[in-house]
Amino acid sequence: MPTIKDVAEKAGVTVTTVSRVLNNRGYISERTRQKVQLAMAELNYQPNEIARSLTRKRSMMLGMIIPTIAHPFFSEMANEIEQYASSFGYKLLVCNSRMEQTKEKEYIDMLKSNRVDGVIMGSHTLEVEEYLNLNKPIVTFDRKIADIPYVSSDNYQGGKLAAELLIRKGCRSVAHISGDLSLDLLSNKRTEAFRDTLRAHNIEPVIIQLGADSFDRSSYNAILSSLFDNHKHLDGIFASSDIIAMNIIKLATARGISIPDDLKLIGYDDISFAELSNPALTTIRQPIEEMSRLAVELLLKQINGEPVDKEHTLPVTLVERSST
Amino acid sequence: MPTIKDVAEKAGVTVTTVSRVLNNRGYISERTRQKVQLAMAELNYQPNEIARSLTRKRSMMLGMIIPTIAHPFFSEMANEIEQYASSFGYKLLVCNSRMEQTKEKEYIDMLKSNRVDGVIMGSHTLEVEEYLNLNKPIVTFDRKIADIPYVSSDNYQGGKLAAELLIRKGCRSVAHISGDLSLDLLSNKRTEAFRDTLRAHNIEPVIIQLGADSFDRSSYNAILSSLFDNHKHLDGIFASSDIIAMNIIKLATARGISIPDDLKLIGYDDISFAELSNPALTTIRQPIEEMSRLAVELLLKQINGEPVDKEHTLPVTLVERSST
DNA sequence: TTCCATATGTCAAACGGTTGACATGTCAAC
DNA sequence: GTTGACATGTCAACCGTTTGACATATGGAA
Repeated sequence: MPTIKDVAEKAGVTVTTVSRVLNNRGYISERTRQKVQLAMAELNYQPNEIARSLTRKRSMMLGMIIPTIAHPFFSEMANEIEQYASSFGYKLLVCNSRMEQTKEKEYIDMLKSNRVDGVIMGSHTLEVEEYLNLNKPIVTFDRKIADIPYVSSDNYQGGKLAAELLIRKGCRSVAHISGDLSLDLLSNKRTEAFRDTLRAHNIEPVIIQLGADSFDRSSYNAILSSLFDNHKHLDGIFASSDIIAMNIIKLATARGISIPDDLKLIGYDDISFAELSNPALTTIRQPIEEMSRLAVELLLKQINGEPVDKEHTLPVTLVERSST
Repeated sequence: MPTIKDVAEKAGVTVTTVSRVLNNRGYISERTRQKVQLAMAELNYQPNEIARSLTRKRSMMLGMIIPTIAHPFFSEMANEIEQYASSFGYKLLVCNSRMEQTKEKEYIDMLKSNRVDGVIMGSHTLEVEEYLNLNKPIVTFDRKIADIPYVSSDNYQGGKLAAELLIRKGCRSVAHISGDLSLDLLSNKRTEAFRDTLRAHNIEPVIIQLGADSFDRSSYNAILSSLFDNHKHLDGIFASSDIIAMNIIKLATARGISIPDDLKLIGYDDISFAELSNPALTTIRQPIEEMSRLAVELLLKQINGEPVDKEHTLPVTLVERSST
């Protein structure tokens, strides 16, 4: 691969001059600039970003640690984040933690070693200090960790909207499938709000927790089956993700339970599949695009030494389709 | 951040010695090794991978260019690839080309500048030379480009299986929704096989092409609607992806067409949503995990200078569910 | 004529590691 | 007492680029 030296020789100038045109600094005449650019083109020169990163102490890379990119919520998010970050010249390193502590720790160290300029955390299985001594700009999704800025949807409002809709639809026997409540996630507020709101109407919801593997779809069936077995006359379910809701549709259908006639169902996220499901899924929409962009912006601001607010709760909206 | 020098000082040895324990080369006594490791732990030292990359001329990074990670096929693939690559110490840089030529070109240049050790191409909008003068190990999905090794599913077999199933089910008026056939993709063979097989049974399928934006789901509706408008008594459809098939389910349901009673429907890919759709989707399964691993293996072999076969066509399987 | 903005060059350190060449020292085995 | 494996050190070049300090030259404006 040609180096800046090769370009300099070819153009008959010094590396300093080439570096000047490369970085647009100092004085450069139009004639020289063109000579240099010609040489670069002829050699098919690509500046070595690794060397640049080393001197500049900026890698122009962001890391993103999530449970798994195979989950549509995260893949849609990653898509937005990559797209937006790349418009500022940043690249994205994707890491699937599988919600395993060791993996998450390894990835954090790896990102540190690779001197990424900032990290987006969508997986949180570790202790606070692990994140803090990353000692780099971080943005968190759905978890409040010390002073780290976070982005989340208005989970409480989401749970409330779901409960209100089910009440309005006349449901009396209601269940909620939550994620792992032992993880200190802001999404637990969905559960909290859902319960609060129902209780205010004298309804006590059944709460089912999906375990630590709540992003592993294979474990859903058994849990959901026993829910149906143990609670024969459920007439409303609020699932804490659209994927879970779609699993419920499948199981309910298999059992001859008609949605929405016998059972009203509400999801959460509004991934693009929600409207493709059959019946189309009523859900609480998280503004994925805004959340993603905001996360990138918060990261870039921190990188540039600008101050940022810590708490960012974006509004959710109820999207009524055919499952309620 | 502490450097190798700091570690050396703290441990009372030279950087050479630290480097030796870091890289496990030369003679090192257990005592010294522990002293050094202690110093590293105390300083919370993380070797600067950027500097390492520079000297070693190996970045331990792979690039992956795909239309969009928001598409489940690619996100499931990326998940496997990242997971598998990371087990060999490689990191993954994800790039969404949106099937735009300029973006794809930019990403290729970017990956080159960042000296990734290899590239996985799942997006192909450019001319052959652009890929060739990347001058790095590449593996391609579903496209044969000069001598670049590729991985694909047995597209021809897939199209054949789909056609045979529809015939077996007694379909006579059949349509196929294909991707953009003008792109030189191996997946076009699905269409070819489907047509060949049907013709052998004296059925001429309607072929509908989704445009260049075939990964953009928003454009599906209009095209599919007009298909239904123009061909009232279709009794079988083979869609070239599960997502398209799910859109068809939605439209058909809205029009009161019952699947599978009035219309048999087959998808392609077997993304994890296929079984969640309602009715559960009959589809041609691509072995995503094997394909992903194979792609990584082919890349690593090339990186290590080992020879690799060029053509890798993995078997597909017909997964019959409830849509046929 | 003087001055200064413009244009380019020379030189070398720095970024944080890796690596090879070579020196030196210890200790056990033969 | 010699040999050789083991252990560590010293020194310096190198990876490709950036950057600052400084020198020099040109040409137009004051």
